[in-house]
Amino acid sequence: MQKDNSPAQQDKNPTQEYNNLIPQQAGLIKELTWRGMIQDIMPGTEEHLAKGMTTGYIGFDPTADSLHIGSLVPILLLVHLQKAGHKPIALVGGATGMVGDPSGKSEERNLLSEDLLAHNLAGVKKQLEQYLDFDPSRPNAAEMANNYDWFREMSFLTFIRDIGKHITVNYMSAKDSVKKRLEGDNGMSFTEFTYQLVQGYDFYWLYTHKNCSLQMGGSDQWGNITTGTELIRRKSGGTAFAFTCPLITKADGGKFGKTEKGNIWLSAEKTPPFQFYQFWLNATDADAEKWIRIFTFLDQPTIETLITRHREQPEGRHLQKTLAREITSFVHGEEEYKKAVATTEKIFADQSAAAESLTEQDLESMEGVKIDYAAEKLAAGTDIVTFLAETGILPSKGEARKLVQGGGVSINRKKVDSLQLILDKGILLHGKYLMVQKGKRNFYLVRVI
RNA sequence: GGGUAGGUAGCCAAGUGGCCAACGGCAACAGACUGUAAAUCUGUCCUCUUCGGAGUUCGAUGGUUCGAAUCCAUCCCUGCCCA
Repeated sequence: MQKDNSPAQQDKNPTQEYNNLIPQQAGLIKELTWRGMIQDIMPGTEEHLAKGMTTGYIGFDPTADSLHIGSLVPILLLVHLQKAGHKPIALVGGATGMVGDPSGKSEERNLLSEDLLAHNLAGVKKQLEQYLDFDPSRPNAAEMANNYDWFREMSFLTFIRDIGKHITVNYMSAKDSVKKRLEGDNGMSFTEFTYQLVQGYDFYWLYTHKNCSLQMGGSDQWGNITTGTELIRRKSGGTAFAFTCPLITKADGGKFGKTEKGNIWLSAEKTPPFQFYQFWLNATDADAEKWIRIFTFLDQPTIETLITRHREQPEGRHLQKTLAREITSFVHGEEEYKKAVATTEKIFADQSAAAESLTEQDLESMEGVKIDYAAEKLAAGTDIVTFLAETGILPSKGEARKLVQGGGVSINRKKVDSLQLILDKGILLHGKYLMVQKGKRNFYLVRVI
């Protein structure tokens, strides 16, 4: 158990493994197929890719100023595309973001203000830039695009004459995302109805201006994507291709990427790497088997070996550890990954050990779980409920009280069994730390300053 | 514009004068069991509480009544049908 606990030494350097796995241009579809990353695919796509370097794109909606792990799959598709020798375009939806995608939504969306949109756009763009290779000396250098650039100057009349004329309302209404809303209880505004056309035009624009003949995306985008290929066919007689990846689900049917703390974001500010790492480490066995193929670049034999090993010895959690290692170092870099592991080991490795056995260095080096608390307050003595509420560990006194009553809070690894517990200086570790545990998996290190 | 069905807690959804802080389900959180897993069982799940209660809720505003989520009026919003 202890030996296996340090995944860092368990396998080779992850980036090395990425590199020795460069499928050929034609092999992209095969590669993605065994990974379970293909849901729908347009006939002829594989043959088209085999002909040579193809430019493909995926659109990202700026609904927040950071992408979350739901966007990770599309990002990975682009990375795979580039690894296979094709050219990826990451499109940010400056224009489509203003309209709102009805796909998968049962209700009309609220429009984002323009300021917020601009802010989000900048954040999303910055993140996307991290994951692809934009080096212009590469023949298949990645590119960034913003559909606002071509929609900004377009007039409404131009849109309905030059684009709208090519697609019938019948065609648009037949799309699942539209049909559901037409049949449902909430209706659909004209704005959202036009969304697929707006997105469809993106594809057409990229097709004519950037020679982009492939669109990818989540399977919820299939309807929007095919409107694009249809538009290309009708307006310019060309042929474009597309495939989608399945939406990531959890075995228990819950929403992927959500925890009690909310969304798991890709930005370290919104989700510290430690928590990011923990999210993957906590994957259930069933999920881990699926996810490791999708979220890592490990090759098929490696993954199969891992799965076999895991089935024989599930309590070793090799699968989760490898998954968490690969994806954390991909998103946050190896340094952050190592810190996350170090913190994890200190917190979880030997839980029966007294909190006092942790050295000051151990505590200080814990990343992603620290909270500061004013020394004066503690000097006077604070009751546990107030303390939990003031540190923000629990949102209110009421909730703090309930959780303590339910036995869900520990201080310095000792369960709090009384609401009357008064915290004062005497309880601090090394004179300045307090280890607070909420539930089994949520740790906070309160540092008194 | 006319007709009609609706608007209940994070979501779905009961309730149609007092027994309603509001059945039930989902989601969520915690406890037990475990492998920081799943399944299962238990508890919590509007806010505050000295755990006795207290305060604010059922689209909005007024009204009827000892008493309203439930009745009436007006308004707002949504679906569907007709024009």
